[in-house]
Amino acid sequence: MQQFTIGEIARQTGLAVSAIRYYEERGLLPKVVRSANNRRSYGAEILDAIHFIASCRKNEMDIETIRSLQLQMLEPAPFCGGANDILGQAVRELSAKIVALQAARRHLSKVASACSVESCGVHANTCTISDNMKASALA
Amino acid sequence: MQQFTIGEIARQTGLAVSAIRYYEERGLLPKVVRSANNRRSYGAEILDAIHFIASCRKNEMDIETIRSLQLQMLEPAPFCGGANDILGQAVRELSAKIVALQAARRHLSKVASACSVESCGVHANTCTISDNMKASALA
DNA sequence: GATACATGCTCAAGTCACTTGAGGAGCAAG
DNA sequence: CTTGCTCCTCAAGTGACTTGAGCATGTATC
Repeated sequence: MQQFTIGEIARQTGLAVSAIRYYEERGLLPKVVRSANNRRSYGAEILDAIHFIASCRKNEMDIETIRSLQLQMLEPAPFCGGANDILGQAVRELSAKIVALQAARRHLSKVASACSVESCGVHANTCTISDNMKASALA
Repeated sequence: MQQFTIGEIARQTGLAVSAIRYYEERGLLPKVVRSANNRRSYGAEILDAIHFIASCRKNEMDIETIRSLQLQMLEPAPFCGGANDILGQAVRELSAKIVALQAARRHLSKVASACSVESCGVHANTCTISDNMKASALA
């Protein structure tokens, strides 16, 4: 079974090395075996755990919540309801976030797309920022 | 023209009062007129400015970037290219973020949805977290 | 074998976008 | 008059990381 360095895991997951160490410190990742030279040595299973954490973090779930979710996920099979409730909630929150991002995208692209020399969305929008603002922006 | 208190603006935009004050302090919002008792008094135009900031922040655009974007938006009509470039970039980033959130949602709902007493997605997933993890999680 | 350089380690301190808290004031209702 | 609500300022705290200092190790180069 192949082992990986923290740098390799970072590359494979897109996380920073420091973030992986941070998750370990906060108890989201196991205190993994060290190789002779004191370096962390990971098996491929860690990737799933990291992807799980990353998915939770994308939902702005905080570290403590993720930790307690992991704990609940350790419960034997009939008692996984708690974990599933949290996950179901997270999925709903993600849906809401997607809708919010879509609205933000619509809003920004509306501001941007209307730009032409005569009638510019950017400038139309700027007008909604008071002269007061203009003064302070240029200060 | 109706004026609003900071609390009313907060309610209408969904931001915290402290966040609005913070944006003002950082120069994203104008230093607005104060009423007799030193309270901020906003006109309705501030709502657009705040929604614009909120849309940018949803894209994790940092405060300084938003400020320089606002500055560029003050340029007269033929020079709005810079602002539109930044906004176009932001719109593309938002699209990427939406895709990432959709992936996270798929991932979490896969973990959650497979739960039944015999074959539980939660528990299947847990297995990918090493025993080492289990020990540390329970510590 | 000496040197450079990438990677890793720990631990402390810094960062960003806010939030929270202390201490205080104005104003309406009870 | 006091209770309660909203507001004010300024300083300090927070969460999730990142960055930096100082040091060790491994590989490639001279």
